Amino acid sequence: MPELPEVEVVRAGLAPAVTGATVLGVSVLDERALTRHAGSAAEFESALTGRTIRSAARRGKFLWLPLEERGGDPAEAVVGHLGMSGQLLLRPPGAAPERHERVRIDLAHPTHGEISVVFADQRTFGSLAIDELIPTPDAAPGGLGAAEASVPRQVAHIARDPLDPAFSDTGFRRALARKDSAIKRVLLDQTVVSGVGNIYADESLWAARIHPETRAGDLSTRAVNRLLAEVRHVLDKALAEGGTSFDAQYVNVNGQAGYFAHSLNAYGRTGEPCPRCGRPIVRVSFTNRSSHFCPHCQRMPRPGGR
DNA sequence: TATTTTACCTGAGGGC
DNA sequence: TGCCCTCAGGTAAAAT
Repeated sequence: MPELPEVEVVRAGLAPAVTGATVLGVSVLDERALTRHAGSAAEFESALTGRTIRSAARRGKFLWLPLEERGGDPAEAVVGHLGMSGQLLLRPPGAAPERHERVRIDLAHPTHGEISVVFADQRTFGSLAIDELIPTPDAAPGGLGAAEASVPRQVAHIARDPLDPAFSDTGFRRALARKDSAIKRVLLDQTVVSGVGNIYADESLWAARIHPETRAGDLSTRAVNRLLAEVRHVLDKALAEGGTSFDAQYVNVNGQAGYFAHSLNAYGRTGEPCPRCGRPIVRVSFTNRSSHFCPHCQRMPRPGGR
């Protein structure tokens, strides 16, 4: 399940291969991969063909490839989201079709020669689109890997992620203080903080010893700071280990799995001993999905307390 | 307005 | 062997 570290691994893998490359051709095999694209598949193919890619950028779980514009900054980008099972793979030209291949983009790189970017996606929650780039309100680069202070229109409502140098810790604290919802829900709200999904939300809350159902607005400043530090720590560590892979659904651009699944403390460890206190990790249902936590280490604040 | 729920989708795995 | 059910979950739209 690609969250920030997984998408960053993909972005970093893509960047050297696509930066400066020109699109030779595009094949859309399944139009469901273009659900976020305004036009038809044919329009997507023709709009992209012949364009040159300037860089590979990312904010949260969205990544985009700004397209060179004659005599100015890029005005458009190819925007990608991996959804739950999307993969972006680098393949030699003419490579056999991948299982669940949806879109193939053939590139010519000035020094590396020809290569194909293959978008494969089992559950079709992921998508590609061509979208307009709009200026960022804070005039900072749109995301990691972005040279320009612009962001695709469909990504503009997404908050910066905690690894973004322009992320505002103060803004995050203010946003939490205003929230009535459970902290877990707020962590998953991409308009508050981006890049955190179910796995890293559970891991960060476990590390910060915060019960997932704690009302966000009830958290002390100290607790919020601890949580933010743990979010960053968990994301950094997962990134260093190449991301979390449970199955074949998440892989880097070369099709290789990540190792962070071996480092999980709470997520998916139902019934296993908490690495901190030894008591069993529990799993509770949470809006169509699951929360994993240690009921001993992660206590709900006492009613009326604080 | 703010928050919560639902639809989207496919494959793996369990129960019978 | 095969059928049915549940689960995985990010996002956006719909509902409350």
